[in-house]
Amino acid sequence: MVTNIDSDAFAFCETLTDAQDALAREILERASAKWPLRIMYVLAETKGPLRFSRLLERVEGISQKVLTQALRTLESDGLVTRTLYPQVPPRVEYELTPLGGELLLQVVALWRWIAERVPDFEKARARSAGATHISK
Amino acid sequence: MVTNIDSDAFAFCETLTDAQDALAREILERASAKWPLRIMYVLAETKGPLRFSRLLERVEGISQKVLTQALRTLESDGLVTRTLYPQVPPRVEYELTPLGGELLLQVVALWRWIAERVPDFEKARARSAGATHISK
DNA sequence: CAGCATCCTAGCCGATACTG
DNA sequence: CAGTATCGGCTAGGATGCTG
Repeated sequence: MVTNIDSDAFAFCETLTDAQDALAREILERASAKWPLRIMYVLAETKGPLRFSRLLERVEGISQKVLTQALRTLESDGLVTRTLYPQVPPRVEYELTPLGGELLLQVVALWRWIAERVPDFEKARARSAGATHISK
Repeated sequence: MVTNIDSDAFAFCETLTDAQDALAREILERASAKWPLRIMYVLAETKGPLRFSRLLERVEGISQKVLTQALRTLESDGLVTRTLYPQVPPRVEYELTPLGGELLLQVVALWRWIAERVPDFEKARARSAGATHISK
């Protein structure tokens, strides 16, 4: 029942310092989270800069507060740029960085892998609604 | 400044129903989250079944309650199996399913990709601690 | 327009105590 | 041993109002 996993598949984890490992896990978790992923996705679709209010419209269901917070985090992680045009009224544009675009591609690859197996996950859900596994 | 993203990279998203898309996003988010990932990681390292109490020891810092919850979710997602041996005292063993093992491999691939770019993220962090981007 | 500040609530999570 | 049950702190996040 054990999947045949190459024992070297996890070797890279050991080569990181604790701080680096923590950072990598953080980025992984954040980039897969609901709002950051949707935001990066919208920015990638647009293939160009997007104003704050456009993002607020296109990232469906997000509140202004959460959008602001998420963008700040994405910015400090180097995944998006924030450009302020000092006008009245002000204009602020957000855009994916190259690093952000590449990361998104990687996350989307995983997303797609999962999406292709959605039937498997649906089956698992249905099955687990039933029995308790008992052995002797 | 726009990363050159193949416009078909996201095509698969459109082929899913809303429910399937939601499920895929859920699995993605959960599998990348802190505790589920650590748990699957420990189970994969072990290459075999592991008792509840062993998991509690090896998944460092997790509480008994959260471990239980996470395992229930992993089980209902079809990523781990829970096998009860009706003894006194009871014995319960958890093990990665093939689907769980494969998913973990995919997540670890992404994790590794990020880990290799940790210096980039560190640089971004350092840079963002400084300036506001202003254009005219 | 692009936010910040405030209030408020649901849910996460740790700690502790109890049970089959 | 492998949980369930309960309390309590903390935080993510919505709603609303205000400002440069």
